[in-house]
Amino acid sequence: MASTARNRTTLQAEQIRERVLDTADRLYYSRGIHAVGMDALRDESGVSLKRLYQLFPSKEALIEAVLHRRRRVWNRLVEAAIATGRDTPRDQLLAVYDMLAHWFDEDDFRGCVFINTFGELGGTAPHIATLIREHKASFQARLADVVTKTGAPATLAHQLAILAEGAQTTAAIAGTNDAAHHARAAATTLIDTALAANRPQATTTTG
Amino acid sequence: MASTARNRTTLQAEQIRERVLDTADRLYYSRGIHAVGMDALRDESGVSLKRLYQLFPSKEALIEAVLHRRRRVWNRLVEAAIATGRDTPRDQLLAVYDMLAHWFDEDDFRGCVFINTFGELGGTAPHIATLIREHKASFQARLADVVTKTGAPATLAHQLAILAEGAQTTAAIAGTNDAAHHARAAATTLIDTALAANRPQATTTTG
DNA sequence: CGCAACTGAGAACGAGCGTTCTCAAAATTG
DNA sequence: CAATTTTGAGAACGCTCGTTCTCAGTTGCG
Repeated sequence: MASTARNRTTLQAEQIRERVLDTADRLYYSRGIHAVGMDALRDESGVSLKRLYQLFPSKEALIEAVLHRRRRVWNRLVEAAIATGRDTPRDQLLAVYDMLAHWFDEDDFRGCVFINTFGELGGTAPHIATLIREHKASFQARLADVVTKTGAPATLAHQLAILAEGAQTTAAIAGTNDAAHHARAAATTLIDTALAANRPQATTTTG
Repeated sequence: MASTARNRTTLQAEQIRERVLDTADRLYYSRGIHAVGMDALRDESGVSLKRLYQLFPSKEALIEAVLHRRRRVWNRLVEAAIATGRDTPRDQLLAVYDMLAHWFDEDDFRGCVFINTFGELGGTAPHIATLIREHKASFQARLADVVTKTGAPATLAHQLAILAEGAQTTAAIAGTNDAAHHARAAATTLIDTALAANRPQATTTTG
């Protein structure tokens, strides 16, 4: 039982898997999915086709793995943003749009992977469409958690999610991160209006 | 100069061109662009490949023609919506979201063609990316026109545009038209807040 | 040491892509 | 009517796709 050797090969396999996912994510994101063949993936990752198909039984499986990883990354970003919002759930919600602004500034930003993939594959790959739908639903649910803590009605969460989605596509197409700031300003108005409406005995501020 | 015959053939050519565009639009929209080959276009439109290439010198030219037509259709819908808004520019802005709600209800609704196409081709076809960028910019400019008439600051137009974009992708992925109503409610809040903030002493100038 | 199993890199496969070509039928012209 | 041009439908081309196969080299094990 060469356990050391086995551990080493297993570790290597995991590293190679990560390298493949890195490469696939980068190429799919920058060029679109159909435009990136398995050959290009082999060339850019340095992993042979046979190995690729050992790790992922099909291109669709690889796409799903890439999306799953992006989902984890996205969830981490959202949680980090929420953690940044210091005290109030209001700040936590607004921190999400600050996170978006930073993301939009990245050089290779080209919109939301899930939206892009839905546009390209949503009509022909139901399994992937479902995965994307679930991802977006879970983001809305997470927003709803925080919204609930503010005491505002749940409909605010849907509005805030729409702002986030719109900011992503607008920023991607326009090539600027202005949309993040516009979305943040809109979110501020929506949140404060909802909070004011929900506290009838409180004096409406904004003098 | 058989002018009658020439007119007839010209007319027929235009009808055939429209048929090709109809088919291309439908197939591209429902399946994505890369997934639809010229053969599929020939089969579904009944127009031979030679004729297709007479009408459009390349697939990219056909894609651009489809996008141009969608842009005209979109502009007509927006203008019709604005015309529906009875008196005030506020109503005109909100009517855009009613238009969206109707659109989302269509059976084959699968999001915004421009957003979908940008995700699929934006990274590799700069000419198409530019066309999409210009389309979105012109929509924002149109909203800004109406926003200006309300007397609200121009930043409101960006916020409303982001809501519209977010509603389109959200509705497409979720498969419901709820997003249109959430976006409309959010738009109402944003507009009325902007108007209230902008009218401490103002006389409304609408005649 | 010798044999069986496994690995790697890349060739190869069938299918589908965008595009062009063939060639018989139709239309046009003197 | 005969010669010429224009058209149509689809076969064909070269390429790339996702996937599988080949086969020389390496490893594991009695």
